Amino acid sequence: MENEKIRVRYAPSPTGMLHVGGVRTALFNWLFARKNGGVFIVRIEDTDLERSTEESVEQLKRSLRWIGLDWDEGPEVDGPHAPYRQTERMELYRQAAQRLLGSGAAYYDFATPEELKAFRERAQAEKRQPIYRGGEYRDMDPEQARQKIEAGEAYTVRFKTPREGQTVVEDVIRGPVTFDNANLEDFVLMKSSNTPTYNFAATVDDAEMEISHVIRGDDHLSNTPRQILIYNALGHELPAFAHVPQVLGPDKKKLSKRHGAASVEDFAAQGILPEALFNYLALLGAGYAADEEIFAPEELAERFRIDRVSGNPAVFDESKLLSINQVYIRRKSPEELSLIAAPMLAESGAATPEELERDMPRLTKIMELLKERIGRLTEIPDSVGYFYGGKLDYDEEEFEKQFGKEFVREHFPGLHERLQTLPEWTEEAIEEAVRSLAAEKEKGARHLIHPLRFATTGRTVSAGLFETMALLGRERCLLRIEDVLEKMQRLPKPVS
RNA sequence: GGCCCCAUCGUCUAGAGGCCAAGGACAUCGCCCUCUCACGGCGAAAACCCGGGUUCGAAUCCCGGUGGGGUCACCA
Repeated sequence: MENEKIRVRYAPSPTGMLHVGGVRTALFNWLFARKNGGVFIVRIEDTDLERSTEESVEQLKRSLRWIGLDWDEGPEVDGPHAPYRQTERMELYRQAAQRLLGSGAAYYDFATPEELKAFRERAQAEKRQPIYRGGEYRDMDPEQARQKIEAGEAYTVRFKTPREGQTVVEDVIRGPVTFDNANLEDFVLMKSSNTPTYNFAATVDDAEMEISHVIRGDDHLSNTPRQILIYNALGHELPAFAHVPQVLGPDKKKLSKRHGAASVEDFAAQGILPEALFNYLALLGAGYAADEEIFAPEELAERFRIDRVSGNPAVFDESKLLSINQVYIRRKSPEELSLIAAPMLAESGAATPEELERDMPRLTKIMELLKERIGRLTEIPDSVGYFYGGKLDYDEEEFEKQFGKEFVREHFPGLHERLQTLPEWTEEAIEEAVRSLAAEKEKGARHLIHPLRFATTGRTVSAGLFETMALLGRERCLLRIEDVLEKMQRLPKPVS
């Protein structure tokens, strides 16, 4: 196998959004391919006509690209094994089924759904496992079968599973996993609609596309013996298998919408950076050394070892994702962040597009000031918005708390005066004005700083007040202070 | 229920028979820095599921139990 080309694939069914569990297995495939100079393939498994949608196909591609997974073969990029969509490869499955029928590895089964149902119910009633073996059809004379087909009877094609022996899955992550063939029934290869089942289509494709390593969710582990049986019957060499564990929610159940965000698009909408999701998911259960955690995709690929992937299911920890997200936000340059922030501010109505465009350097400075305080992109409009616009809306209760104090009411006008007459509007000058007034009145500067912050930003938390005010600009600060001065008149009697 | 997988702090994990009186990260809780909030620094609390073996010696190997998960379709 060392000399063979590494070829891996991510094969989603387009029946909904791309879940984090799915991206993680896609990620592992990608990492493995990149690490070994192999080929990463995306194949759309849309044989379930009922549930597959075009919309999902688009979403899938979008999500994969958003997080930074590019594929070497697959939809849109094509490749030597095109098409990469199962509904367009039907002929291949039919031919494979014919081969299996011809070699006696498979047979026509004419049992009706009702008969099968009855069979299972009977088994259950007798507390036996319902393992269907095709009854009279398993060894029916081919000529007789042909006649039934010509007579228009519906049929499926089933695999003739050996009744004895064992099938061993040599799993890269778990080691050998053995299954007794006696527990496997004669599974369906081709449905009565003349379309393949998942196990059959996936196996035929993996064989035809010369997949060297099947890396997928461990919910497929129990399917693997069936696929191995098919591989053997087809006379094809086996790929290596690696079944990666599921991603669980905090309640240890499979992660789903119930847990809040579960799809890639959810995380994007919640202000998570793609590189952060990538990094977090790649770390989850991948068995990397624990000393460092922030890695670029290339670094992750370089260190990735499929045989190091942990076999136990991982609980998705949103707070860790958030902390990684914060790291990536901090790593962005103020320029990059301002480019992200501008459209968000425009959309939230905090600032007009013209206003933003006129002074991007200022936005850049603002982002530089605030980037350490932003955990997710979606916080931007709220924490940046007050740098734009004029007067503010104040929370009434907080307003009373800030400006009800006698000291503040007494000296705010004086503070306004000093700020208004400052020769230059710089961080240092503002700080000097505030601190000297407080010192003269023999009070701690914080007695002025907090109300000033509230007056100029409308909030009780912000970046450093003086740099914030400098960026806010003199005109806007004075306007807001004057507004507060006026509103203060309406406050009840001062308390000391 | 049958079959299969898994089992170290709350979470993700390091650990591949002695280096472990179990290390790191996130979260939590203190303290420091400080105009608030973050950032940063320092520190604390916190785990080898249980029971048997094997061995001079087990978190590491074996068996059993328990717990969690997956899967049992003409879905994928």
